[in-house]
Amino acid sequence: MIPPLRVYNTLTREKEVFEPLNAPFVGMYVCGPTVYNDVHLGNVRTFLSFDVMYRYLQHQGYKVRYVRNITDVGHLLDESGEGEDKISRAARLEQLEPMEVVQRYTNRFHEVLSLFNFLPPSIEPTATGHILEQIKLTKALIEKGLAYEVDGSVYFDVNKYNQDHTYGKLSGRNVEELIAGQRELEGQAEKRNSIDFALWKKASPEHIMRWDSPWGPGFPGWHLECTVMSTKYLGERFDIHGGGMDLKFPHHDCEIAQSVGGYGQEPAKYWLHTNMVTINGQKMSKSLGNSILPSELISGKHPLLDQAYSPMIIRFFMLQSHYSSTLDFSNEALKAAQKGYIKLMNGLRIAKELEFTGDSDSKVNEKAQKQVEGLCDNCYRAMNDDFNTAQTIAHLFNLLKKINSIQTGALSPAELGEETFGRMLKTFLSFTEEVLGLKEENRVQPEALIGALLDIYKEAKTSKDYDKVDQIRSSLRNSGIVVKDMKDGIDWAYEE
RNA sequence: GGUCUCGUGGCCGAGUGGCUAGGCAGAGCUCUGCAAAAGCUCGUACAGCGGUUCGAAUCCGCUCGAGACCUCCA
Repeated sequence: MIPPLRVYNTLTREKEVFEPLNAPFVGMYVCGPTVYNDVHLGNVRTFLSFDVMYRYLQHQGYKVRYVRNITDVGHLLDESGEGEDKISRAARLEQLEPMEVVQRYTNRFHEVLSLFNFLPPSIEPTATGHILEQIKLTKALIEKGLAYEVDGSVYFDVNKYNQDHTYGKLSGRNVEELIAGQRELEGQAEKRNSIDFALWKKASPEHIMRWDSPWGPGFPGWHLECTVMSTKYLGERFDIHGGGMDLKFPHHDCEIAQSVGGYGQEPAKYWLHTNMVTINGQKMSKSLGNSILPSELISGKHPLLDQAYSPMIIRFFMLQSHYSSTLDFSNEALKAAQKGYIKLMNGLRIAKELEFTGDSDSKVNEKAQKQVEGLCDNCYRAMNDDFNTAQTIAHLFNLLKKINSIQTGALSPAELGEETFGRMLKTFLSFTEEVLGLKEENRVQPEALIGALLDIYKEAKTSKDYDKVDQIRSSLRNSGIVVKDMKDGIDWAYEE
């Protein structure tokens, strides 16, 4: 028996059996990027982890609504004083409209994700598209006495909330310690308490991103957009809420406070957090300036890299570790991943071509059959164990050995029996392509192949081997290519 | 300072009380005109010290080391 899917829930700090609130429907919300600059590999890893979860849940027959937002307003540079909005700042520095900044980096974000073969989410809402909802929730929180207005800004009253609830339960903080540990930051005079966070910020006269509100022109605070958008599309209570570890506090704890305060219940049943990508043992982050961009990895142009790595190599590399572990980037590790990836892709090609050939008198090899069946089960076991892609890949490599053995003739399809043989191929293919989202990348240059063929063509012509000449010409023609014999050389063209 | 995580063979990286992780690199063998691919076999690891246990990499304690969060970050 294969145990059911279990996931590690940050909220309970335990692996729990995954039971959707309304099976077969699953609601999954993942905090997307703030689009003020390019996403780096750490960001990619997070979205990759959830892409695979999305894929696997669908593979298991769930009807998943996957919501991943774009934060395009409200993310402040810091919570102190005149915390400038990140988008506004980028707009000022790049001399663009804020929405131009948003569009530019949203486009690039999408380009990166499609490069890495991510499935698009079901809904990709934006913060600026949900200002009304954010105002509404802010009003509700004020009415309940959980938020207060000061000079056009509105703050969430953490102390008040904490009287009846536990602020910080997700990340395991307690309010007293937080207050004690807070540095005295300038410009926090408006807040009743340093740990209160902004729901709505007054826009200074020069601030470009501004909306009218009951408290005057302003813009919504970070945290609020996720609460509003997740509940709008998934309901006040939904199944999975995900994001990077570094969002646990304060972002996700604030979301919980807003939901509990505003709607009377916690938003998500399961909170899933992905771990960080490190480089030389240190967290890759925008603020530390040690990030590697996907484009730099793909081009190989980065001081830490000594060659280029394709998107699928990176995807494979990342899936070789569990999403809850830190993952360290290094050339050596990437090179090893490249070889492993190619090995798997060679197997994919073979698996697609293999067909069952059974003769009635060949006997079933029960040991091999049992092994293969076990490996197929193990793929599900591994994914059911908190989406353990690393283990899944290990099992796929073991299946690959059987597939390769069949191709070389060391093992015959009949020895497995038609059913097991079919299951082996189906499992291998569906896990590699559908679940892990790995695909073959074109690694050969067609021009070089044509060139090699034309060299042989030329030789055949010189030695007047016209049978071979005709053969080459016709096989190229089958691919839509005509050979051009010219006075002083040979060239080719697409057939018109 | 507070909270927490991690330390696995040459490298990366799963596992988390007894049962082969896997990839890369290395050694040997099979196949092969040569070569490659592929298959088979091999290394026998779990930071250190102590404890619990019939048995621990896995549980507990201590020590050392690395890192994360507590301020923006996926």
